[in-house]
Amino acid sequence: MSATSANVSERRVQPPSLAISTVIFALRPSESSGRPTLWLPLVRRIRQPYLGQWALPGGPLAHSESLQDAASRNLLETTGLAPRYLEQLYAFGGLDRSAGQRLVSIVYWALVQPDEAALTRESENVRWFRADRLESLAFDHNEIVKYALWRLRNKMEYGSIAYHLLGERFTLAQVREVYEAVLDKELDPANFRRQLRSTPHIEPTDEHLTGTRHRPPRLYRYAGPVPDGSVRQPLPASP
Amino acid sequence: MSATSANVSERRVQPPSLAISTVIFALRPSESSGRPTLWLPLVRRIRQPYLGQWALPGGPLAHSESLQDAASRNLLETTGLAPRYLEQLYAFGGLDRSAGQRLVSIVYWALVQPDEAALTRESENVRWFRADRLESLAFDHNEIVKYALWRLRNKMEYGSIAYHLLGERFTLAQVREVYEAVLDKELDPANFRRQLRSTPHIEPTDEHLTGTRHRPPRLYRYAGPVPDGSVRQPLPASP
DNA sequence: GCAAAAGTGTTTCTGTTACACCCATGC
DNA sequence: GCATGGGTGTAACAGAAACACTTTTGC
Repeated sequence: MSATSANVSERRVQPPSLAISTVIFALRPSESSGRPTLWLPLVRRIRQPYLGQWALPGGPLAHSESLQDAASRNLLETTGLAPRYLEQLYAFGGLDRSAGQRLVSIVYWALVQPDEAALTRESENVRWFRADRLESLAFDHNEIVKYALWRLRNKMEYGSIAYHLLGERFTLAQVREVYEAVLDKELDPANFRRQLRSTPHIEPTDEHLTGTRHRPPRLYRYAGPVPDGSVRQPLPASP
Repeated sequence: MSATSANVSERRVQPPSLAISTVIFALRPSESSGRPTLWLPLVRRIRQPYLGQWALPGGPLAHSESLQDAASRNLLETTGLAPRYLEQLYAFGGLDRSAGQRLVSIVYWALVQPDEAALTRESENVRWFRADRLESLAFDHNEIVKYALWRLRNKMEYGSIAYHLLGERFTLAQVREVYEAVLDKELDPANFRRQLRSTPHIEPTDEHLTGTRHRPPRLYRYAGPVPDGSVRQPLPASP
């Protein structure tokens, strides 16, 4: 410890740089099965380190914005996305996560609905990837995504999270498909229906989805609070 | 916002300063009832801002240490404590949390056992306080403690957290008292016992506690993993 | 009519709650 | 013996899981 602190005080004290990044999840139909699966947008690094590799969207923290505002702004600038659901994930500050200088990242995670996801400004340097089939990403971003997935599954098990991945109107079967995709297990349609119906904030509408080749299912909508808006206090509410 | 950003770009761009703080919980008998209650150590500010007010122990992040190591080191230096249970709580980065310069705090929370808590180097500037009767603290530290308490309660409800507040050996009634103190409600001794016995990592010993004026209760011990050691990877394990 | 998924009903199972009761020790 | 909390037993209750069955559409 004495050697370390001596070292630090000798060197000019440049503080660790602080960045904000975000893991964004959305549903897209799998190319193979057509069933909904989790996807996330990544941006290609246009500078060192990790030049050319894919990374989570992010950037530095500006002076006049809160952490969450920084995440929002950065997302909008780099990908065009403005998620309605945005929440802090974790602060990563390992010593060897960036080649060269010391980097601390405060990471947020977001859920976007199909209409929001459609606004992505995709390009050579911005693309959606399947969350379960990622190549090797810049920094420790593979680890971060893995952790975000774990948190998503956890929150799904008892929370009204799934709605933030669906559109304004949805069938109960669609909700079930989301659960099945994220938790990766099949659920009994009858029991699932009953459980959902007994939770608050989930209201039936008079509309039905047509065009299926079977009985038209009723459409529902989510009327609950958004746990974490885009502009908010740092303290998360209880779930 | 335009006034602010103009202001910022005129000024020399000094990045927000980054600090690590920790909320430490331990059990102490209440002065009034004698029943165990939650306490936490605070340190008195010896510089501006908030000079003289009580605050969470913390300090800057050194270059050669991870976030968690920084929390550990700082705790040891300021209070003499070396918690075996230490976990990241949240990153606080609101604009107005510090008078003067912009401050981002990555906050950890810790649980210490009685033997660890006894090693506190108490002084004029380091003291234990009841968690539910705090005066006005420096910065937004009241809010932070409130959030830490919420997290503690949440984790208690289904986790093997309580053991980290107790010593090596304990009776089931002691565990129940911890739950009652933290959750602030009475629990049926019989049912509580059964539930605990059915969870893993909780082993009976052959010893009994004597000196009570009733039947000597059996002593148990916790044989499970420490969810987050003092030296660890940034990724928390699943609970 | 047939296929397919929506939607309902019902039984079983499992874990929780409430509470009666016995046990072992100090005084 | 009596008070006190340790420790066990058990019936009642509540919610989850399993699964049979009816309904409504497209073709």
